[in-house]
Amino acid sequence: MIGRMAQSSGAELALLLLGGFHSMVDEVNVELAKRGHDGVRPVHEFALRAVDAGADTASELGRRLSVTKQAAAQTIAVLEGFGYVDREPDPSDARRKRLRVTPRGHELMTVGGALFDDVRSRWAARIGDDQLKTLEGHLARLTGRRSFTAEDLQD
Amino acid sequence: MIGRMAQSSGAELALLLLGGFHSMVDEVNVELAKRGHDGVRPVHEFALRAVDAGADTASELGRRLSVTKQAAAQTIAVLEGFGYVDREPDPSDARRKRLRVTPRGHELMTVGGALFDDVRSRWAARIGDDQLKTLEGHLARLTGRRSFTAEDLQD
DNA sequence: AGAGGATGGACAAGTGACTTGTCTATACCG
DNA sequence: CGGTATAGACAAGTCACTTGTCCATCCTCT
Repeated sequence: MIGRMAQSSGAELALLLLGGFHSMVDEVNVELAKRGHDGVRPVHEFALRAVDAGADTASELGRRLSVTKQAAAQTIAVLEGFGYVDREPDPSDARRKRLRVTPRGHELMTVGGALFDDVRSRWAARIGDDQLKTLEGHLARLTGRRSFTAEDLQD
Repeated sequence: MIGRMAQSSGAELALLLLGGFHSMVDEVNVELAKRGHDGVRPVHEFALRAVDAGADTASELGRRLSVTKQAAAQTIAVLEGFGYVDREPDPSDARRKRLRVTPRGHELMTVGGALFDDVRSRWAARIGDDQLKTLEGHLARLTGRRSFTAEDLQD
């Protein structure tokens, strides 16, 4: 149906990429809810990973996620409400509130990561692990990410 | 020290897919704005393609885009405001308002499609056309290619 | 030291793309 | 016919953002 409709293989490719993302995320969300992390959304998990990777202030998180610091602050407020992060004043800079991932936050990261990995390995089983790795390598290159050093959320 | 980042290749794959989508869409949007289609968003263009492909009522559009008919109706209102579609009563069913893509709407589809194709061919130039085709094939298979199939149940 | 600018964060309001819920008008089916 | 499904309108709420404004604090430069 897409093919009949799109008349543009470029537009179709875009849809395929978005569809792939949704496909993974929806599945993970369902499982996460079953495991006591109800209400958490993909953006929260990715933000949490960024915090854990060193984005320990709202402004810095905003920069890494390419959103405004206000948007980041709102995400943090949600994360704090769920108990995934906490905030404490920075002794060396009174303007800052330093963010830390709580144990529950680390648990979400672990469980969420495992669920994402699970989807990924089912994909690998379907098209072959080497093929999936090639696909990832191409995407990394095309989107300007370095392939598996995972620097994407930093900077 | 990149070090400790995603810890989940599955989560990274999801990010890669989303990044790929955004990468294409952002580029297309910038060019579209320069060509007199300011304010138009990717969802609008995809919706327009669905209308053109035969989703000629709000309810049907909702089904194809996997959103509620109310959401589809809102998108249509925007599209109508921009002059990309118009609506007329269906003589054979007084409940329906039939949607038609206007000439300006067709122009958007043409220009937008060309811009998406342009991004796609730059990608093909970077990784090879055969590689890109393989990537598309895999994604189509993995996502079940059902973005716009009409069997999404809702009200 | 002290002015001026940059930065971090809070608060307020607005937006866009959705959702649920409710309602009416019309169509189709037994 | 009458019951039910469907198309669409309207209202209100949600969520992840955005702009804009403000203040406290830090940093730099002369």
